Amino acid sequence: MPQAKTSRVRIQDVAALSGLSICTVSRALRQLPNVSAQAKARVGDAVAQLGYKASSAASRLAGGNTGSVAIIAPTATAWFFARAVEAAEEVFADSGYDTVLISLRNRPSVQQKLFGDLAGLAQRVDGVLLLNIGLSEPEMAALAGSGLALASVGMHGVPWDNVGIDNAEAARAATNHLLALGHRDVAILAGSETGAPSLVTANERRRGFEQAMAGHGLAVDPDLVLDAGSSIEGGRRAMAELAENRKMPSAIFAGCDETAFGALMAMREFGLSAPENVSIIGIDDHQMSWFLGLTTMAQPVADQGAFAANLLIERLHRSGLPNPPPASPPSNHLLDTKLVERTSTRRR
Amino acid sequence: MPQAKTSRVRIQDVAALSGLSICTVSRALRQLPNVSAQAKARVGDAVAQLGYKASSAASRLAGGNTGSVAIIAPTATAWFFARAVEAAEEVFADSGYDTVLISLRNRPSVQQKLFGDLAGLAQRVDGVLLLNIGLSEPEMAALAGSGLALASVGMHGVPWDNVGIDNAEAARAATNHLLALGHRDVAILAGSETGAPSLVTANERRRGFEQAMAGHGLAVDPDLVLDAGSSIEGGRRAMAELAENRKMPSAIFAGCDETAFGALMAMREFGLSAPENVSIIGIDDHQMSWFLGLTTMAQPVADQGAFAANLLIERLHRSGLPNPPPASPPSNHLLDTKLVERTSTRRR
DNA sequence: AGGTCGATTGTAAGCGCTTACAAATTTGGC
DNA sequence: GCCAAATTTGTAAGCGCTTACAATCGACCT
Repeated sequence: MPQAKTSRVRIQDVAALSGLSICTVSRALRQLPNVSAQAKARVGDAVAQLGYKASSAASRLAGGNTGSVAIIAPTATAWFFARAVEAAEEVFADSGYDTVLISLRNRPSVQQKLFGDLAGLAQRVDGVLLLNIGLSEPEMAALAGSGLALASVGMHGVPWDNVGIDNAEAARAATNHLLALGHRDVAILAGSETGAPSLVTANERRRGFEQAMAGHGLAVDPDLVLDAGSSIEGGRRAMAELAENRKMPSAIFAGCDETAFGALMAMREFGLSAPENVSIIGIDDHQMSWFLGLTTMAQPVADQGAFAANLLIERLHRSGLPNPPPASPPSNHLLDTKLVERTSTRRR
Repeated sequence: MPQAKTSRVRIQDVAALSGLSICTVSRALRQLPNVSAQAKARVGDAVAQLGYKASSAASRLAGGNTGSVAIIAPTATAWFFARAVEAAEEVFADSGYDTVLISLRNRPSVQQKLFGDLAGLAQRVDGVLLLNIGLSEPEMAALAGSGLALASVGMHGVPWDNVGIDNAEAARAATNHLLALGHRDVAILAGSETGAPSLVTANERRRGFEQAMAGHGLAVDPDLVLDAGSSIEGGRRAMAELAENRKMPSAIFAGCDETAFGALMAMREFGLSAPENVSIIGIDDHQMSWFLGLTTMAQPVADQGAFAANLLIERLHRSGLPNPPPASPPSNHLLDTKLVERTSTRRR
């Protein structure tokens, strides 16, 4: 059992016990080259015996690493982000990093403030994991030049490692599912373009929808194209609009499950239901979707978070080396989505 | 605009610009006494002009504060915790603190490891906010003696500030609602005792239920008392047990909304529905509850997180002073719950 | 006017670690 | 076997901040 109380175990104590100099211990601890196997072993023993752990503050101050990384999310409450954050946190914790959570709370002012002092952030963490953050060009450049290790989930065209899904493909598959069931009047309830170059998820999903329709020689009816954002409320409003002022489609492709929830809710208010009156499919496989019987394209959320976290850790380790090898080019990984058929869709 | 790049603005630069010594600047910065108003003003100007921000690492190393606090949650994905975390994070961010997220991932081993090195934690953060953590006596003592500022949400009998709701009262009110609607055969689907002295939420809710029943001169039917944990799956299993092996009650009190969701799900599988066959009420007012028409006792989750965070910040500020005033005794704040009537309950 | 006390400010010694750079040790080639 | 090169280890100077403790500076008494 590591002793705890009595002041602090310092690197000097390890040095004394192992009969080596502080410097050698420091190097051994950080796996730097030019340390004999014997020295490494001695240091290892001493560390175990003393229960030594380096002071992150001291280490940071002296030019080393902070031992923590930040996760930046648009909000921490949404299902997607909560899951991704937890998965990433697990990876970070297992690698010995503290996770600093920064929620933008969907507020541009918070984001502005954060990017206004990136240097400050860089001082407190070694790396940053971005979750679906819409970045302006200057922000992207500032990040890339901040010296921070970077990785992201669900972003595009960014100069760092990214993990996501093929949104167009998922939308195409979802729409094709509807089409294969014989539906022809298909509505789309999805988000609209955000403008941020790094975040085009909604756009890609729209495109996938259009491609699938075109692939079946079908025209997209403008009356059946609604902007529903990606919230429950948005889905509800869009569905109400459809029922009240437009026309009822035979099936609906919802940009994400939460939008579909809202649509289902609105349906109920109009005395409609799925799949009796309309079929509906979403994207996500939200925790509640199986409960509501929503057919959806499942995306691996925790996997995306964990994968991106691992990529970040790798970069961190590489840049921790004395002669940082030439940085490998940013990679972009697309994880698979999968159709999960439930009861909200049926043959026309 | 604060300049950023060119190396770092150090306290020494501020001292030079303001014509004071480093030491005085340091004191002025931390609002310590014995600094003339003039000096304070000069320092203020210089700081603004230079865009100075203290290095948390250096400050920490020298014996100051880390400028960050940890939030420890059983899991980050559950609705309750995600919301509480975000609310707390906002308070911390606004107070200039970084938020380190630590999820126990519902795994005892993670908790053990964390408490095995509290000294390490104490080195990286100034305070800790605990969210519904079940603590053993030794763990509680270790925390209390760690020197960390502490606050919690939903814990009981702890020697630090706590914020929560009156669980017994909420359960009583929920049950009384059912009783007032004329129901007499009321089942309870709730969690069971966890054993951890700091966490007795489920127990208190059971007690409230029993009190309400007794208040109406009703005996609790053992056949209608089920352990459902606090998960969707638990609620589903409990409801299935009720339908298959026990008897159908006229109404159900679910210990939390997620349990109620599971029960509703199971009902559907058995061709039942609420409120047609049984009325059902939960506690929480989960995001999806309005969607499902679940009547529930709403509890202010974000408020609890924010409130507790503020209490922590206060302690932090007080303990930051040179002659820490005698610590005020731990306070316990109970926030109000409110009945939200929806469609899942009706007169018998 | 000399002396004292309290308020303010300055000096300097670290906090625990990293990192040039120098010293010591080993390896290898001829 | 002897010297240069390579490898391993040690020395010492900070990193930017806090904090005793010492030094100043007035105001206030006698």
